[in-house]
Amino acid sequence: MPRTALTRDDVLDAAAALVRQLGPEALTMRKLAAELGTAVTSIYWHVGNRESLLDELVARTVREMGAIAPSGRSPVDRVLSIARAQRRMLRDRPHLIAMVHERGLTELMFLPAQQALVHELHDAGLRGARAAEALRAIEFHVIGFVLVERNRERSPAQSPAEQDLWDTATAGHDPALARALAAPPDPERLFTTTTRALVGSLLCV
Amino acid sequence: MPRTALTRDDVLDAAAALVRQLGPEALTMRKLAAELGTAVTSIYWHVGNRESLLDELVARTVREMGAIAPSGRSPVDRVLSIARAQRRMLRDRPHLIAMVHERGLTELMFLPAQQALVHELHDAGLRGARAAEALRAIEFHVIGFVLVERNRERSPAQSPAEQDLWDTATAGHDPALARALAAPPDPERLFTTTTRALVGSLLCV
DNA sequence: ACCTGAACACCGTTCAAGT
DNA sequence: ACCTGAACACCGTTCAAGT
Repeated sequence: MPRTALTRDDVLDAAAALVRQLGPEALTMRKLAAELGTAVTSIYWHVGNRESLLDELVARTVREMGAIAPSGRSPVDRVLSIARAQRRMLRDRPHLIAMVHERGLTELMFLPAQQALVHELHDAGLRGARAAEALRAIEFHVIGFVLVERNRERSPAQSPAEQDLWDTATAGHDPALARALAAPPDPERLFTTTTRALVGSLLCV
Repeated sequence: MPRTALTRDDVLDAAAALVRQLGPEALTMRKLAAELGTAVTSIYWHVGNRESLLDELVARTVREMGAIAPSGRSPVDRVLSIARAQRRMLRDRPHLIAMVHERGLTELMFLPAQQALVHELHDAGLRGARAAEALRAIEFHVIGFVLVERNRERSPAQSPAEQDLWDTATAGHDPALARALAAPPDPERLFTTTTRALVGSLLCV
């Protein structure tokens, strides 16, 4: 018997810590029970089963995801600030965000940020279908960028590193290109550049 | 004993079929053995273990991914055609591509397409670091888009559907926006729009 | 060289039994 | 209301033994 009665929140907190650090595949009911000092089956009484435990962690993540305050002078700058804030939030909770995504709750999670975006799009003079398309373009871009970024970070050492792939021969007599591709991309800079390019194009045409 | 001797390729073919349809988590050594009519342990003799089996499937995918022929008149159109071809390839092999990605072989897999892209960027007058940045921007965009797209397709029915989230109230007195967001996005159109916006912005500035 | 069954250490889950 | 151990049906993998 544990020192104090085991609560549902005890289980959720321990599970969240595990998932946040090591990902959902590291969460086994037996490990969790060992960490909590209870029998495996006690956990089932509190949270049903493994799947609904993960569901609850996802619900928490959606709830925690707060509103976003845009900053900057022009609509483009403010959209950019929202995109940057979204990127940071996504990067901070990679495993949990992936689980939110798998469960189809991404839209709900992003609703506050999207409403802020709509405000900026309206300010920039975009309305109706045009605003809707711009909104989705930005959303796809931000989420997609972070997904690619994370995939790159998680990857084991690239078997043929980009340096080796892009020697001067394959780069088509452009040694400066080969040099630029030899260094790993700076995601911060790349995100700003591409987001600005996309948003600028969407808002000004 | 099986009717004909079991070969390494038999194992790989059966495994590839399983993974292509149902994903890697559906590939259990016991199911595979049952399908091949052999003992589980025979598979180990041919392919080592489950992980190296999956590695070999990934290597096959990278090998199969052929070169890409750009089409179109302007550099922007040709870049767009490459992006579209990449998107189709990525969508056709979702599970295997994800595995390529996890193993850090995405760069290698995309090298032919990237070389085609560099050719177009050069034609458009971009060289050196500018060309490198444009190349990476396009790559992040295409891969990111498909990742988001697949995530949306795989998702179970969105718990609060976008229709419910975006009623006229939250849409900021823009009923046309609310209507546009009520329909699911048309990925084909969105991909073309956003890619053209990004590429146009990268090539013309 | 190739195949086999038995065994091991893991899973998630159910259930009857306890307090 | 809460907790328990035993049991079940799954995993991937190893290994000594067969041909």
